[in-house]
Amino acid sequence: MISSVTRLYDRGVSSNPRRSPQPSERQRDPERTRRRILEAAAAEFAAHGYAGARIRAIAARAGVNQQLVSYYFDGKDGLYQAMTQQWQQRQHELVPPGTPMPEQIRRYALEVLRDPEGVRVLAWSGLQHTGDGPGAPPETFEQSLRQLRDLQESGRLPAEVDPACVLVMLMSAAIATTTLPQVIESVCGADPRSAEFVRHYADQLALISRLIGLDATAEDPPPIDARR
Amino acid sequence: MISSVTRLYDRGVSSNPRRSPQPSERQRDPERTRRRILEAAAAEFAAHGYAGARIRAIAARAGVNQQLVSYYFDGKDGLYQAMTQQWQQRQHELVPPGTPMPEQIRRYALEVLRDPEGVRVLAWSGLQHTGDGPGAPPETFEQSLRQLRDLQESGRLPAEVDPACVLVMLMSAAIATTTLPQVIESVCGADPRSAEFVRHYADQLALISRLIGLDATAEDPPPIDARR
DNA sequence: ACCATAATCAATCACTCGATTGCTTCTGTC
DNA sequence: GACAGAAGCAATCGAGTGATTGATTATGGT
Repeated sequence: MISSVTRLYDRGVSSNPRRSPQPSERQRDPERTRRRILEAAAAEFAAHGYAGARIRAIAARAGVNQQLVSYYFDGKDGLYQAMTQQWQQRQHELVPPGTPMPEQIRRYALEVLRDPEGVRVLAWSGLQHTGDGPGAPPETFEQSLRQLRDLQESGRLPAEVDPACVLVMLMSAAIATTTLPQVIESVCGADPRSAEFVRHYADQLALISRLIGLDATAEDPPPIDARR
Repeated sequence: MISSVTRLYDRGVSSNPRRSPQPSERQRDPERTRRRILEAAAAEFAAHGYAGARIRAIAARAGVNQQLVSYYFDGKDGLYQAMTQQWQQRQHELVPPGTPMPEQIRRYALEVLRDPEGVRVLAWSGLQHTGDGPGAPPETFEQSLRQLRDLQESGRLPAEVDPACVLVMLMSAAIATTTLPQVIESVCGADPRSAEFVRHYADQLALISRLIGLDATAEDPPPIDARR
């Protein structure tokens, strides 16, 4: 908590002129070390949350000295922030624009197979959320929200429905295999981590969203003529 | 972890013959102490999860000596188990049988107003879930699941829908105000903790479940005649 | 070759954690 | 009132916790 280590935190990609031809064989490689620590941090924080994560475990998993965590990220807190920040950047290129909502939601539910740690971090951050943090970047879901609003305007969605709430429901339902594994085991009698169940669940989620009336993109011709 | 303190764990409601007429004024009241510790534990574990909870904080909140936690519950782990066990017992009388699904789901979403700590404990337990624990007691959702199956048999729900998955989706969506507050802040621009938004969200959830076709109980006459 | 510095490490720091110990005080029974 | 046992408490213990220190080694520029 005492911020006495302030040096060297603004490193990023330093302007290195003429880097060595074989950086993979170097004994010392700051970028590689940073990356390894970040990867280990993602695994550890995803598995145990912030309070349950151990710096020693992260360093051991990364194969580096424990002190390097403070050296590169200014302690546990800085490492956590750097990890979440990096993860949020990756999330931006998740679904291509114009994807129909049921398929979009299906991919969200399948994301746990591609990046289970990322989904778990999202879930942890929700429970750890205090209200003053940055939360999720607004532009992440802006496109999906706009799409739902368009669907409503075209008459596919009843006027009394709040598109923002629908998006939240679908997002929450999409990560249920991560947030409610114990309920899934009990209700479905299946392994919520297995790829088989995750795919089945994603298909079901797409099916349900089609039942609500979320099929077709806004670009498609509306089912009936615009009412006015 | 070392289970050397094994005495006194099986107290429960001891068979006290002729208890004092005014136990509320006694300086020593084991039942009251036990209850206070359990209440404080629920608050602490709900706020910070197991790893983030502090025995000192629980004892301070309960207004008792820290050692009494080990005395009554055999340490942090025993206290956590006793707390979750007590909470699960309370959950059994949540919704009266025969309640239509949309209303049932609406009440689940509103539960966060009645017992926010309980919902948070459920959410924490999901992320902490390792797969070997007891999970949720099966009979908790059995009634709702049966109701969904009946709806499907009566033709209100398409045959390709998996009722168990639908129940999981609805459960997960119902606790979104607890699990994804940061997303709600971003997408809805509202305070996910406020009673106003929670009620709005619960109404929306009931609305959506009606859109899927979950209105009416199984006891109601089916909309069309049974197909066979 | 030399040097300044970035990168890495071992050692250990101050502190917090949950648990334990040994004692004191209250309570019900006779 | 005396006694036995339950209930409660202060003190402290050992095992971690994250952070810090100070030295060592590799690296790139000149």
